[in-house]
Amino acid sequence: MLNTPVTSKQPHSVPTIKDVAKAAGCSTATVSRALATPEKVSDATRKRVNQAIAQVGYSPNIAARNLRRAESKTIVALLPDISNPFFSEIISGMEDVAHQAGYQILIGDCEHDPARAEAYFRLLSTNQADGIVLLTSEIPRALVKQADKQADFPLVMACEFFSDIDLPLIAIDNHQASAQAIDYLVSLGHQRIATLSGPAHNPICQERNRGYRDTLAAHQLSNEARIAEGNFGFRSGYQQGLALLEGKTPRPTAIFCHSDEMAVGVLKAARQLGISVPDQLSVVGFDNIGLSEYCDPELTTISQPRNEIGQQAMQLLLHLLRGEQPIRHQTLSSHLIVRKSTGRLKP
Amino acid sequence: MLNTPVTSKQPHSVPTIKDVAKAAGCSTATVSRALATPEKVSDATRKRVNQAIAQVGYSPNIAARNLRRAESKTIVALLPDISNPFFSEIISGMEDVAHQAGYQILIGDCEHDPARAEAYFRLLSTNQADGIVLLTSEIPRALVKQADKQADFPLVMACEFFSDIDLPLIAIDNHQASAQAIDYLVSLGHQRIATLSGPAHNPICQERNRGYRDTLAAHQLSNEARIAEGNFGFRSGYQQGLALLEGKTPRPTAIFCHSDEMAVGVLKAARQLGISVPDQLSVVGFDNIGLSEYCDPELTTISQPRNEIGQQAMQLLLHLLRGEQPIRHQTLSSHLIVRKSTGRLKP
DNA sequence: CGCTAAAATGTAAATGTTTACATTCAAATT
DNA sequence: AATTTGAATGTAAACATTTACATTTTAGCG
Repeated sequence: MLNTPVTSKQPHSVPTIKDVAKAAGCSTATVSRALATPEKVSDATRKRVNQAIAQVGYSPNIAARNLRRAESKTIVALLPDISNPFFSEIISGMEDVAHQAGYQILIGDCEHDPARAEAYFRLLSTNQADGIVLLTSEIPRALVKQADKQADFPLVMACEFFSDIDLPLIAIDNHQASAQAIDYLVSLGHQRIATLSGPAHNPICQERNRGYRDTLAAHQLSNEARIAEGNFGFRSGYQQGLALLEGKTPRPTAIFCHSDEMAVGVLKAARQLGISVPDQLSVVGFDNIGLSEYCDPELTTISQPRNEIGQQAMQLLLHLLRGEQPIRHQTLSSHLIVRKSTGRLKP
Repeated sequence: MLNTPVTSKQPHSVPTIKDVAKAAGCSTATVSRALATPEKVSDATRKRVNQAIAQVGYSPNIAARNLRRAESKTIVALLPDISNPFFSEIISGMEDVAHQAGYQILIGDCEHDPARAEAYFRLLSTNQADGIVLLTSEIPRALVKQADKQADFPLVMACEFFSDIDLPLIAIDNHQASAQAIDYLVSLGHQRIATLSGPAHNPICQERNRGYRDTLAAHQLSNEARIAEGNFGFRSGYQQGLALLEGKTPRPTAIFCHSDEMAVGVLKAARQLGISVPDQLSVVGFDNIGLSEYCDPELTTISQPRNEIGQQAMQLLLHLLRGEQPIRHQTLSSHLIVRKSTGRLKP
């Protein structure tokens, strides 16, 4: 009779910690310790255990571990729309530190559907997730309110926030970023500066619009304020761009957009109307996505430190999970990147 | 003493199936059955159980369920790079049918790092995932080979594939799609048609390049074949575009790109060199991402039914998981969308 | 060498489900 | 009325870990 390399009785049965224990000549407890807290096990046994693990081809059953430890090592990243490229680098940043700490990221695409968001929140109570990073304010407020009540509900926000609910937050100063863009446009000589905002109910857009208004006021341009509303996407940029540029009211000479996609939409609208950018119209975007260097003209835009936002948000959440009392609010700095879509008017 | 609404002894302890059983006056088995197989339980008890569930605020502990059932209801979607917008709609399609069937999707971003891919494959053996949809061929071949050996390893591919390993696959006919693009360019009168390919070792690119060569040959243009290699991104499109357009060899009059991002990169290169598109150069992209309608000029491109690819891939995987013998290969149809970046030469 | 403390290991309970098997009960059949 | 059947329910084992507690071993020290 030949010796089979694997010594399990049942053919095809997945090796468990018991098999390892048997092979290493110790108890399952020791194997478990050798894995979780190697320093509590003698060098000799640790070595034997590791050999045994390799020999039988063991990998721990995570469901059992999760059950026993009452955790899942999974973090949900809740976003409004997975197709928005703005989020991918944030996710990358989150993954970096999450993996480092032995956590997984589950990407939750809400698709603007409240039921989806609710389903993802429910993962917490069923032990399928340990925490949530919330990257959208477009979810049922009830969910958040409830979470906020529990003292240490593992929830942090990144980029977006709620104006009336104070949650741990990693974000840039949207008011200031907006002000910087407007200041810059004014410095180029622009007076009729319009804003193409994201959804009006979105707090970050409200922030940016306050920054816009405040800065216009500071330059005595308040009565030039004009805000159009889009949804961050190409199409709404194009449509609202057309509306802004072909209306009967005196045409704006600059448009500040709350996303790069909308800015590119505005570029298309301007092209279609024979308005040259930047000679007759300046356009500023927001986010500095990859595209902004490759559109025509290259886009002046506000850059957010996306990777860092993701990293810090995850750090913050991990602190929360460890029961620590971290700094609940971090403001990261954005900066204006000047490219070719802005300039002085050339009549 | 006041009655608390929740009748648990331990404060804050999460209610389990036992609490429900107690409240409903039945055994845990019955509660479990009422949830999993309601038809095996009398109407009266089912009602009592549901009331009890609502009353104690029970939701099942999924880790325990997964342990007992030896499944995770989680599917891994493995992709090369999450920031490529091409994938987001495929993911959406996958999620639609996955959620329908009670499965979750875990997005695995490999970032071209073999270790990452391996980690995601390992989820299968640790019971953290039930199956994999593989959207990249850029992973260690050993992993796939090994999976292929096991008769019913729950793995399907979508879009991408391996030339030498026969796995279940949902994809378009890349050879034909490529041929269609080239035929169209030839019909416009182009003779010097270059291809800006994705990575040369990528089977779908090889397929497309075969389609390119075969079609040139069919038109007696074989000696005009010229293939540059990029990596699907904007930057490589721009760089290779410059190289193709400013070289000493006679300049191509059309460039067929393996991605829209690269095509937009080529547009930038052409702009920079003062080559007008489409009058002096035609450009064709691939994938029809959102951007292609908003760049200048709007991009002629090949559209893949991304949502459907995602749905079908998930369907296929679900069949596999149910132990059925599904059709292992499905070819979906792509089509050419003609916009403004292609035309006859105007000298 | 005997004693104590610390380190290493083992035993067994606990985690929350599901499900095979056993039991009960009511209705249907003789 | 006795028997059979099938449905409804209950009992308890099983899933693969972790860990509190108990026990054994080792080292240290006078």
